[in-house]
Amino acid sequence: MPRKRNAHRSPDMPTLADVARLAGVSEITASRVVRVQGPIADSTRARVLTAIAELGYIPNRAAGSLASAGSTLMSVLLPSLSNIVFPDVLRGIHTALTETAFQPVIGVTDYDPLIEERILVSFLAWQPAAVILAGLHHTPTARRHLEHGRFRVAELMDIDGEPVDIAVGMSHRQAGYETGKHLIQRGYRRFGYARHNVTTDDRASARYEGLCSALQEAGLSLVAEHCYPDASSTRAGRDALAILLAAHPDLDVVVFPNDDMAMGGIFHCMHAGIAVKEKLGIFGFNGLDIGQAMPMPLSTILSKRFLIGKTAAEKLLESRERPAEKTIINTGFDIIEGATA
Amino acid sequence: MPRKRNAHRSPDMPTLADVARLAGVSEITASRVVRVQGPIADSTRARVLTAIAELGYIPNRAAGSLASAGSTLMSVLLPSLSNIVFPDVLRGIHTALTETAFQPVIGVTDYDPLIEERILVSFLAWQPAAVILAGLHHTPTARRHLEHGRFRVAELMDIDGEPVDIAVGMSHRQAGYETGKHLIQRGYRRFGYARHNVTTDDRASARYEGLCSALQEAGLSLVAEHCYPDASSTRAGRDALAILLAAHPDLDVVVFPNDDMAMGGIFHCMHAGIAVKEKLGIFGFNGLDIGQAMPMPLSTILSKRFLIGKTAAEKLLESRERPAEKTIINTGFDIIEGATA
DNA sequence: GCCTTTTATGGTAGCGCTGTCATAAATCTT
DNA sequence: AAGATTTATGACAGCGCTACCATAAAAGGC
Repeated sequence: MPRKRNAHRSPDMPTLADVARLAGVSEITASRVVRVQGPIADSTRARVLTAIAELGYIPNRAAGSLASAGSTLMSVLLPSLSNIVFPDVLRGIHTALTETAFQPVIGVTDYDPLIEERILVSFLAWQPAAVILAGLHHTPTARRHLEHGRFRVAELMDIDGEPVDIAVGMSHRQAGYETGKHLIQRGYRRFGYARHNVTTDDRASARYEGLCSALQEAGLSLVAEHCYPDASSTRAGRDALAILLAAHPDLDVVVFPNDDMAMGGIFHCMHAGIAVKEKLGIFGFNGLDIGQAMPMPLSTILSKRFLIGKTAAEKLLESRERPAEKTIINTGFDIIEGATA
Repeated sequence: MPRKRNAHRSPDMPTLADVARLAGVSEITASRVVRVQGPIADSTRARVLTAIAELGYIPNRAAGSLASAGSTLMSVLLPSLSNIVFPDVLRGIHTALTETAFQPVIGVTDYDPLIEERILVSFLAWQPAAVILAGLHHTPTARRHLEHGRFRVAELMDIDGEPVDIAVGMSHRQAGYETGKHLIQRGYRRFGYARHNVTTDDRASARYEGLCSALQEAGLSLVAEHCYPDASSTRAGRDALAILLAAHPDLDVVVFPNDDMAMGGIFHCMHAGIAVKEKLGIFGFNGLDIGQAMPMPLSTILSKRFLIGKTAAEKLLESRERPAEKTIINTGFDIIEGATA
């Protein structure tokens, strides 16, 4: 007689079989009630629901996933959690997933495609219903997995390229370009740029290139740039601007890769007594709430991060199967004129 | 003869059995190699590893979880993602989990215990190895699940209470109290408080109470308070301070529930030409980077969010079994004197 | 009333992996 | 050298659920 093998589980952990027995139905019927799937008589459903409540039954998703070869997990791979940008995206995703059975599993790649690949593979072990990641640039191995997997894929933030399945975001190259055009039109001529050390932030690079090409079209070029030897932060922007101005006091505008750093730039100006806008224009990117609450609202570009996350998750839920057509959704961006450039 | 039932899975999805066959070993041996568990001869390990690489084998975690009645998932329930505080905590958790097999599954409760309960139950369906949540206050049902589950539990942020298993955080009541003591010692007497509308933010309430009791000890009390009718934001702080001062121009210090709102307060002062610190003290909570990068660094309390997340996850990994003793880890807090109070 | 369709339910066989026990070979004791 | 221990491997059942098929009863069509 085979020995019972439940030494490793709680003795009082009810299974579907227990529910079915108590309700006087078969397991499969109880399963249908739990999954709200297939035709069930109202009276039967009520009995099963009562049994579930009585036993405190919690379905075992591992068993469900195994049997159905699919899960309700959605893998989310984000480059960073250090500023509010990706939490905003995650919030959008989470909002779309509320009231659905799907749950986000998150991983942080540190802007490193190899880490992204490693985390992706470990996530695939859960047979996720969908994978969400940032950008269109992945390792060849990652790309292969994404293309051949039995799950939907959304690539967020960026739309300058060929997506695997769905891309939701904006053109960062264009954002950079429009930044340049806007500032030139406002009379700025001597441009500085303050970057940070994350060289794999493809979106920041695209904006930089867009800016440069706008300058070039106008017969201008960057007068100076400085790369802060650390990750992006307000402090980084403040210090970077100080260094830039020390070497090039004649700059009349400085563009920052994001609002955090741009705020730091403004703080430097306040500290050094430099008249922002009149003496030196400051331009950011993201349109963070805090920059707009300043007495002198930051001139910047509003990226629609929450919308990107929410739209992507909603699109993914529309169909379980990957359609023949790739989808690109441009959420666009708004120039916020502000008062600093 | 039973029909093959693989219509629902990719034909080219290799299983452990395929790996074992190719390596010329049994399934269980291949399994041991994958899990790095039990004694394996070097030559055998090499053969299995080769087979895995050749086939591009990805383990099926659903099957693994089912068979072993446990998963490598760690459920993380956070109240909000709207400011950087909880992403910081999440970053700490993620840092501790890197290089381990564990993966965080996140849920957002919106500071609502009922939503927390609902998400908790749906997470338990994955038989997580651990559950991380914020605060010590949960619904009775949630608490029951947490107490009886076969997983570790960490309650973050707050330590004023009885944890289920591990609590990591600081005393918010004490933080509020110290804030009051500090400001009184600096000569402030006419206190204002600007709150936001999230009444279920227990930590903010505890700080408020602590502040009040410090005032009371000194024979003082809050002169005025204003509740901004929306969630916390920089804009909320700015507007709330304007309203407070309109009604009570004689306040000499205003305490905010967090740095975001305090920054808004400073922005109002800048806009209205009020000399911060001399004319009106401003005090926040959290010690955000941006507040410290201002020309006039924000006076605030540094909460150690990253450390809390990291410490909690590390503690959870120490032992799979819940120990008899409950653990409380006080990560403390630092008063940042700053230049605004 | 006979046939088709729809509705409601159940039997059975796995999904891919790991716990448990068993076994054989290698190494260590005394 | 005989026994005790450690190391390396395998057979097998079953984790809890759902896909697949089958069946029976009820409803609809002409």
